[in-house]
Amino acid sequence: MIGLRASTRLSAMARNPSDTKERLLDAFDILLDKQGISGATLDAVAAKAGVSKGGLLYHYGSKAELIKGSLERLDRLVDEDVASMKAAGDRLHMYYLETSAETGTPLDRSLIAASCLAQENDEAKDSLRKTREAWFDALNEHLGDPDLAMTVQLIGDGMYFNQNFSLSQDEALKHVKNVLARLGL
Amino acid sequence: MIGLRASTRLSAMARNPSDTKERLLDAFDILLDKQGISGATLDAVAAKAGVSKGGLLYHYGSKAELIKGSLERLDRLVDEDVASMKAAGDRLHMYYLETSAETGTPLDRSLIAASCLAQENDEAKDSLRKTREAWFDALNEHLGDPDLAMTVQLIGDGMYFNQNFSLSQDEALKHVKNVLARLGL
DNA sequence: GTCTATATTGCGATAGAC
DNA sequence: GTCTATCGCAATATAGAC
Repeated sequence: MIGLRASTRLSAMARNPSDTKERLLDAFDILLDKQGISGATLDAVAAKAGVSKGGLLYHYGSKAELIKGSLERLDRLVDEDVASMKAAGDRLHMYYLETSAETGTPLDRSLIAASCLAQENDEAKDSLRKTREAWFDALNEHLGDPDLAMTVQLIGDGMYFNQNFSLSQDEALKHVKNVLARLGL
Repeated sequence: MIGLRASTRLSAMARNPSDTKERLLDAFDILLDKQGISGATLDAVAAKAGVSKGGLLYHYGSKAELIKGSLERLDRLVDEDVASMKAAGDRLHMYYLETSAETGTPLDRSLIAASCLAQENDEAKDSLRKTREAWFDALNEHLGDPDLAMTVQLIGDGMYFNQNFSLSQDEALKHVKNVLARLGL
């Protein structure tokens, strides 16, 4: 058992929920999503991950380091997402909008956590800015039309933003697809 | 002077920056916008409004009451905004998108403050939900097409959401207008 | 690697003077 | 209506045992 974990490569460890550091990031992101910044205290994060506060602080020496860990994981997940978009070929923009409406995925949780942090953390703002740029570039390269690319991205942003406030995102997606059809998309 | 303020009607007082309660709400909203929830402490709000913490707590007996005051003001501003939309006649949807890109207005500040609070306050979430419903109803009644109404609203939401992350909103608005033209709007 | 203290700071809220 | 002083509490972070 110990030998197995010792030989596990980093790329695999990054997704292993039995890894304490990863479990701490999961707990942090989930608490940010569900209870906001003031709910994501070190005590609460540690408890949710099943360790003590001291245990948490062994892995992440400060709250700033915990935030940094969360944002670095977001960067990795976005890289993977852009690769998935490109793998969708002709349907790249549809894949983008459909996954904008998706909830509960690791990327979604990471994104909500980051936009929560962005409220008072400039590094989180930077991460989100870079994420947006990567998505726009992929959309623009695919559609060959900055007007369409930006409009599709804004619609996706709107769907993401309104997860908390609107009716089902499936409903919203249906309306949007009807309009995109009129644009030949 | 005292006689003047004593005879001031409520509707006027609500906008009078020399009124302490209104100044406190301004300070609260601005601090929420610029520094997030944890920056909008009672001490900071009081200082920005030019009173002491005790002075603040005379007008708003708790932080919960301060939040309530901010959300109630948002409701009033949204009512006025919907009236302005309807006054725009044929250009209702354009007015909506153009003002979605606007920053620095009282409504804009109130909205950002509420979406900041919504992160961990259910009443703020409700206020934003009601706001969205009022806007959708106005758009849908004007356009006579739920698909278009929802798409326009999502684009507006996206523009609002991305104030912090994207290039100028004027640029975004230009792209969007090009696409709307293709839809006969 | 994980735990239990404990030090320290900063916030919300109360009390009472002016 | 506004102020200062103070209490109580919760959050970050440290120290040191196991």
